[in-house]
Amino acid sequence: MNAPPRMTRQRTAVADALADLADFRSAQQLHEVLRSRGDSVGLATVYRTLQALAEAREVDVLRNEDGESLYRRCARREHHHHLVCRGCGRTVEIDGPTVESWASTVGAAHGFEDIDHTVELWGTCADCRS
Amino acid sequence: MNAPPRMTRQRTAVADALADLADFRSAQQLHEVLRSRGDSVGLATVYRTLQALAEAREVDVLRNEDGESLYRRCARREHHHHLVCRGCGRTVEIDGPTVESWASTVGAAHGFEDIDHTVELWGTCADCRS
DNA sequence: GGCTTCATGAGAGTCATTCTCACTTTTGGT
DNA sequence: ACCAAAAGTGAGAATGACTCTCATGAAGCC
Ligand SMILES: [Mn+2]
Ligand SMILES: [Mn+2]
Ligand SMILES: [Zn+2]
Ligand SMILES: [Zn+2]
Repeated sequence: MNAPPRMTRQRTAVADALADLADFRSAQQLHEVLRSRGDSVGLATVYRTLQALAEAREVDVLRNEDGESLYRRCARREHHHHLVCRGCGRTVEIDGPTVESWASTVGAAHGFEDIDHTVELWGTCADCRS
Repeated sequence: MNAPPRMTRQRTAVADALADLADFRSAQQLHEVLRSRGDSVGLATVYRTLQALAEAREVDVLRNEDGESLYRRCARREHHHHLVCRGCGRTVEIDGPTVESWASTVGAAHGFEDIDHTVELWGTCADCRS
């Protein structure tokens, strides 16, 4: 059995920052947010903590168009997708009920197993347009 | 007006390799394939050529789960999606007619513009399972 | 052939992410 | 509260995909 993660100042700081932020942010951005708040946390620890949270499904991860990982504490823990602003990271959680079934059906139809799907929408939000 | 790209030994070699390969491959893998064929091409040139081909929509690009770019000369030039084997890169081109309209509708409904979507399916093919 | 312009590639540079490892902190007894 | 074992931390080094630089080579054109 895996022991639960220990409660440390750093882990708490990262979790708090994520709770306050509404949009997807990179590890580096989180690190900067923490620094400016005064809850400075080592960059390596920020990366480790985010990975642990992602592993535990407490945050969602996605890759932006440059391949960087972005993290966000979503309102829902159930499976869902996102509509993300390329400019500011503003995020809307969305559902794609038909997409779900379509994905597994298509996968199985071609003899593939352990089907997983990536479905993300990118756009420019109203603010980033004005 | 942009002059058409010049026909060089390197560009031809990359295009030929892509024509022979059926699955998604990384720039580094392509570079190795070319080397073993004897049509050695500089790594920087492989990257440049692949980007140019992608820009011209002659090859499709997608990011694997590690964030690396994978390239493939697809049979169709029209917009489509892929079902890719995590193990060997084996690829099946797929369509998602309902996904297309769903994506733009959802995006617009939230006031986003220039909507783009990422839809890829990952799985394990029969060969990689045995 | 001669020329202009683009293409090439070896090597250096960039940058997000990961690793190392000596040191600190938490946790679970006692 | 005290202690030892185990996990967590972070500064800096390392990694690795990708990009840049720039001197040299090759296409396209007359
Ligand atoms: Mn889904
Ligand atoms: Mn589509
Ligand atoms: Zn925005
Ligand atoms: Zn396979």
